[in-house]
Amino acid sequence: MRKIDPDEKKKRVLDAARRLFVKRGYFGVSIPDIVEASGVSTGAIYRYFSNKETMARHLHQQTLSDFQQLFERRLAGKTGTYERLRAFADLVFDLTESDPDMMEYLLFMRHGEFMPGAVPLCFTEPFQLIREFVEEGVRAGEIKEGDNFLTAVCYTGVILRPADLRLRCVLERPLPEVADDLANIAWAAIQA
Amino acid sequence: MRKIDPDEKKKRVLDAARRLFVKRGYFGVSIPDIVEASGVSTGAIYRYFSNKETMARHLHQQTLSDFQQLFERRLAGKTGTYERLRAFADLVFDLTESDPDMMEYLLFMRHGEFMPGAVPLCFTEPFQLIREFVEEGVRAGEIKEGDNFLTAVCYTGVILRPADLRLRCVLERPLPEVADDLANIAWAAIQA
DNA sequence: GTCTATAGCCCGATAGAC
DNA sequence: GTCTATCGGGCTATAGAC
Repeated sequence: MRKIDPDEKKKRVLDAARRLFVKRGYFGVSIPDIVEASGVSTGAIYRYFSNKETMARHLHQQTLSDFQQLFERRLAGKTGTYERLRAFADLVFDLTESDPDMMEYLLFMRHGEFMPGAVPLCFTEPFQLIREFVEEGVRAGEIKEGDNFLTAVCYTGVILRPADLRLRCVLERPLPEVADDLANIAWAAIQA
Repeated sequence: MRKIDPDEKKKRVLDAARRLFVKRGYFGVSIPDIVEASGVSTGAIYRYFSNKETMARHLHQQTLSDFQQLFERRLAGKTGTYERLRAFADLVFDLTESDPDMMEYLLFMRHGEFMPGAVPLCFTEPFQLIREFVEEGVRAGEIKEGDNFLTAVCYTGVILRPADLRLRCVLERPLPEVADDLANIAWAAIQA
C-alpha cells in the first residue's frame, strides 16, 4: 500500500465508501469503517477530502456523471424512439449485473440524507433525455398522448423496479436474460 | 404532557421516529432528536422500548401490518383481476397523499440498515397477493403469459415509481387525480 | 411511572512523528 | 505525503430524584 498513485487511492476510498454507504447509509458509516474497507489511512483520507461530507458529495457527483457518460455512449447512433428508450433499459440491466454497487447507489442512495437540497436523480440529464424521447415518440404517433412526464415515469418504473428487486436478490435470473421481455412490457405500457 | 395514556405516548414516539427515519435514515436520527420531535422524554422512551433498535423493529412491523390491513379492507368484495390490482394502485395513490410518511417509509426505508436479514417488502403478504392475482389473470387469459413474478413486478413498478416521485415533490399533481391514467398504463403493460 | 443528569463509548477531525 | 495517537463532542443507555 505504499507509493501508490494518489488517484488510485482516491478511487479505492470512493469505491469502498460507496459500497458501505449503499449498505448502511451515510450516517451508518464511520471514517474508521472506510479506513478498514479501503486500506487507506485516516490521515490520507483527510488529505484527499477535506471532510466526510465533501467526500460523499464528490462520490455523488462522480457516480451521476459516470452514469450519464455510459448512457450517452449507448445512445450514439440510435435514432428511433423504441431504440433509444431500450438503450436506457439495457444500460440499467447491464449495470445491475456488472456494477451492482453503482446501480444500487443510483437507485437507493438517499442523497437528501447528507446533501440537503440536492437535485433529485430524475432531474439529471439522463432522465431529462428520456422525457425528450417520449415527447418525440408522441409527436411521431408511436406513444400514447397524455401527460408526457407521467408516461416517461411509467416507462422507467417498469425498468427500474426489476433492477431494484434484482439488487435485493429477489429476482434470481440476471436481468440481461429477460431484457427483451421487460423492454416489451415497458413499451406496451406506453405505446399508442 | 403528563398522565397521558402510555399507548398514546408510544404512538407519538413511533410517529416522530418514522418521520425522522425516513428523512435522515436510522443512524442519522438520535434519541435526543426523537425526544425533541415527540415531546416524550428519554426515560419514557427507554421504558417503552428497550433500545433504539427494538423501537425501529417495532415501527417496521407495525407499518407493514397497517399497510396489509388497509389493503385487505380495500380488497373486500373485489373479484376481477383488474379490479383487485386497481385496489392496490388506489391504495398506494391515496396513501401517498393522506399519509406520506407511511408511504415514504414503505418505499424508501432501508430496513437492512439496522435489521440485517429482514424480509424484503416484496415478500410480505400484500405483494404475495399481487402475484396471486396476476397468476389468476393469466389463467383467465386476461394477462400476458410469461414469468408471472416478473409481470407482477412490472405492474407494481408503474404504480410505485410515480408514488416515489410524488413523495419527492417531483410530480405536482396529487396521484388520485391521475389514478385512472396510471392504472390504465399499468394494465396495458401486462394485459394479454 | 416519568424526568433529568450523567456515565461510558465511539465518532469526526487533527497534530505531530516519520 | 502518510500514518498513528489523541482530542473534543455527541451519542446510547442508565441511575436516581420526584
